[in-house]
Amino acid sequence: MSETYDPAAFPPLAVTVDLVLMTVASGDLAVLLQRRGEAPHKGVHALPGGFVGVAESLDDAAKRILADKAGLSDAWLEQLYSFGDPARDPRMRIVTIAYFALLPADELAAALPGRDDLMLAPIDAIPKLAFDHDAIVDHAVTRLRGKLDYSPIAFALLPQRFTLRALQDVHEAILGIQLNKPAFRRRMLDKGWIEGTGEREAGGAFRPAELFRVKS
Amino acid sequence: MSETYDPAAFPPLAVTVDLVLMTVASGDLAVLLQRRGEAPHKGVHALPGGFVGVAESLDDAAKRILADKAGLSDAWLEQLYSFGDPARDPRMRIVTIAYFALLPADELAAALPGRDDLMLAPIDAIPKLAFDHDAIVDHAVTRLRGKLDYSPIAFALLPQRFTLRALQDVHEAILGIQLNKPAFRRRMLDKGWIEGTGEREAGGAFRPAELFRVKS
DNA sequence: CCAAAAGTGTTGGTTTTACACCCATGG
DNA sequence: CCATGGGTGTAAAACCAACACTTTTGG
Repeated sequence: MSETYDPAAFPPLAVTVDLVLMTVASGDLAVLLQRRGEAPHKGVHALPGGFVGVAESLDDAAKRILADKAGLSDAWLEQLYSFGDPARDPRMRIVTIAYFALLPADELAAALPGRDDLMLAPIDAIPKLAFDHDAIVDHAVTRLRGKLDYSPIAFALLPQRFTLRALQDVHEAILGIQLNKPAFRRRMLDKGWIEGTGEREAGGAFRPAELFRVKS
Repeated sequence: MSETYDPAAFPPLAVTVDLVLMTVASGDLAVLLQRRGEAPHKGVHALPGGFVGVAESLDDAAKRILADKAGLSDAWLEQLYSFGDPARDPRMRIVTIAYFALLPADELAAALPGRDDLMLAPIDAIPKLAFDHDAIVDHAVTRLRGKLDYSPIAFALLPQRFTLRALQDVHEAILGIQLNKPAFRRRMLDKGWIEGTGEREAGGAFRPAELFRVKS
């Protein structure tokens, strides 16, 4: 920090925020991609992102980009990692702060109609992405899997009221493995994150499951 | 990513790397601080840091800054978190990518003589720091504690050959609690990270402990 | 009363913790 | 042969996973 602070002395360098917006839809963990409308990588899928404003914090930039795509909402949003390889963008030096966001499938689905550029890709069938976005998605999936059982992160993928079965489905989709029902049930209840509402699931055939909610 | 890429269009914005270099010295987890030689916060302690070069990756910048302070070495180095509040630096907009580094106490001690600006502060007695560096240090300590038992991170604080007692001392200093000896011993051996060398500690009174090393 | 899924009790195995003990060395 | 810390055996406790069973609903 011994350098001077003459603004003109700084080489052109930009900071962006890229968003790994994930959801669990029809049993699969999926990520939101946006087809690029211009060079480089025109027509190739990439993560949604944008420049950080001069008077905007990194978190605020991530929230703004999320709102652009999915109509704000109260998504889970957390900083993931920063990528700054000098060659990651062919045009100029761009450092990107990657964020990852989680949204229930229905809320995300509501934002998709009329947006031909947006697409939801299952994690096992992601096309080749622009820039280093493949690596960013890998980081996000690893982080999500790693935090799943010590953090109440999965609830961000469910509606406010949910059954334990639905919670287990989300966990299984994220981890890609089957889980034991009684063990899962007890683990979740023991963690103290959720409480029963006394209400029951409606509309199903067979015995209705109790609806739970996250404790406040 | 729909903006243009005219370099002149970018507001002055800088990217720095700040380093939380930690070690365990005489039973305490400590962090390396540098007294600032100029405004703002002149004379106040801050984390060592520097600007990211135009053709330099973030990791390379962190390595360079580490080498400036501690004579490169093979320290553990990992990206921590990025801080970009618009008001975090009064002079201009600076986004910083924080890294944390671990070094054995003796290697770090070798770099201190003759550097009046550098100081090693125990984690429980850190002076008020410049900018938002307090928050950065908090992040680093939390990360270190969290990773301690699922990652071979503690070995970066020990010499190549070490006793199990020394390893336990490092864990206790980081966590700030006492650990049970037999349980700790077995946990460490079960993880499969280390192996005995057959050699014994020299110079001590009483029974000499076996020296272990990290498996390759 | 049957099918299907919700929810629970019980068992058995694994892991972790704590305590006590034995071992090795220098003085 | 004593003091001290290194190292290990054992038993109690806690934890976890699997299975089987009971419960509840719609048809």
